[in-house]
Amino acid sequence: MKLELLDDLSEAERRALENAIAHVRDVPAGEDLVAIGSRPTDSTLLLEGFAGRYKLTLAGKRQITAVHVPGDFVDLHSFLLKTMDHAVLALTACRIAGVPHTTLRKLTEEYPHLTRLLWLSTLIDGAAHREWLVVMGGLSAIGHAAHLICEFFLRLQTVGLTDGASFALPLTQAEFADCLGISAVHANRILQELRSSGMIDWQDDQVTIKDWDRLAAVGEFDATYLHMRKEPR
Amino acid sequence: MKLELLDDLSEAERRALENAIAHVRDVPAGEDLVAIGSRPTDSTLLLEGFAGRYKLTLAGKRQITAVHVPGDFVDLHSFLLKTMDHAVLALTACRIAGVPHTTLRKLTEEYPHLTRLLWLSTLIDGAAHREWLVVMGGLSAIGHAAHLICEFFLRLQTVGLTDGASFALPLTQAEFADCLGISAVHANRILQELRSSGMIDWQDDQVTIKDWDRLAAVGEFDATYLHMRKEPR
DNA sequence: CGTCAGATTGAGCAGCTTCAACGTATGTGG
DNA sequence: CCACATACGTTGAAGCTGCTCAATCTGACG
Repeated sequence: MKLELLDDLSEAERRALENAIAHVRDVPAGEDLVAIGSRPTDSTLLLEGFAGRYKLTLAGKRQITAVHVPGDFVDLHSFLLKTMDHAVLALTACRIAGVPHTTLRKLTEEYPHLTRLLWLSTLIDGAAHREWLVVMGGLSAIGHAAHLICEFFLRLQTVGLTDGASFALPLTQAEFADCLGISAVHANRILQELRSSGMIDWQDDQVTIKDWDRLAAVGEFDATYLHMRKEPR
Repeated sequence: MKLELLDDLSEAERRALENAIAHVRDVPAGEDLVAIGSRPTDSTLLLEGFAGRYKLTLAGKRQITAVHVPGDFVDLHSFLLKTMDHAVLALTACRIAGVPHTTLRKLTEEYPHLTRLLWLSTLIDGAAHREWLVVMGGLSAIGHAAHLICEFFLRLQTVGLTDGASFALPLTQAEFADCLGISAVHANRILQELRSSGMIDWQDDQVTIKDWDRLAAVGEFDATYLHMRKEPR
């Protein structure tokens, strides 16, 4: 479990978490895992595949506010927020596990330390949202793109989905653009710039970071906000 | 306490919360309540005044990621995140209360329901961050500005700081611009447009919403993300 | 009366958008 | 196996949004 990257779990806590998983389901790419406005009775753990949270504007523009990788609890917040204020989309085919809110509630009654770690995982999501805001508001599109690629790399690395400086990133340029809040056309030009300047390679689904230092500098990337550190919580 | 707007508290819970407050302090406008990179031992409850979370880019641009009003727990997340990934600024003179993390920890051990409500309050912060992302990426500057004014109105209304359709908003145009991620010059022109089209009035610190429907339409405002509803959690 | 913070205005420029077309790979039905 | 459809990436051109720089205005305050 990913929570163990943040703090040690006791045997009992680990068992309780494993037992919390009620049912596993496969969802094809392009389908919503969770609909906006719904009131889920379960929270969704992403076992395999990539998912994105998004919301549409009236003009039909889709803003992706977070991308989730295997191991992420994509809508743990619905346990307490009750109503979904955004949707969650399967960016690729996904295998997901449902965790009933009634079970989560029992966990919070019996396992305070585990509760703090679950809480923490939602706080890390929030920290990423803040970082996206800073980068979206303060950097140019190319800086923003560089930042996002750095983030993807580190997050995939912690779950063992990188191979050296390479990783599979199954996002179309249009989806990538929707993360940045720019048009697909502009995203395309930005990516060409990052490639031609030798910072990255991106062919099909394979991204390779050829010059981390320069990429991180362009994206003003500082990993503090990912809070990837094990300490007592 | 503001948490009671989300769910009922028991007598014991209310008392426990009141006892959690260790020390009250006044901070002048313009000073940081919490520094970026610091590792606070206390979390900060805002009793009076306005505060903003922000982060600077290397180019010196300041992006404000959240504005807090009286009653908000401005850095409750530092209880579990440990390291501040952004700073918190006193936008006006503020009266703040410190709540030691050791006390919060005890609360999580003894009061599961109260813990869920504290957790929820950080989730609502996160929901606002996501909404800001959607609006920043998907709307024009004028829509974004309209949205933010709608948000301020509702949040101030719930803490009784509105007077009819008017409220005090002690932000300079430069600070407002830093919330939107645009230049102060452009923010000025946007606000002139909102005024001249009869949607709002903004003189000195006093904002009056003259046409809520039109303002909400321009800002595509839907209050769901504020989760201002009392229900069992 | 001078100073200072904040608001306002103008002009020229850069970044990003839209529209529209075209290339290329993959898949599908006849 | 070919014809066609579809999804994704790429390119060009024209236009708008928001930026920067720089000046001016206003009111508050010492």
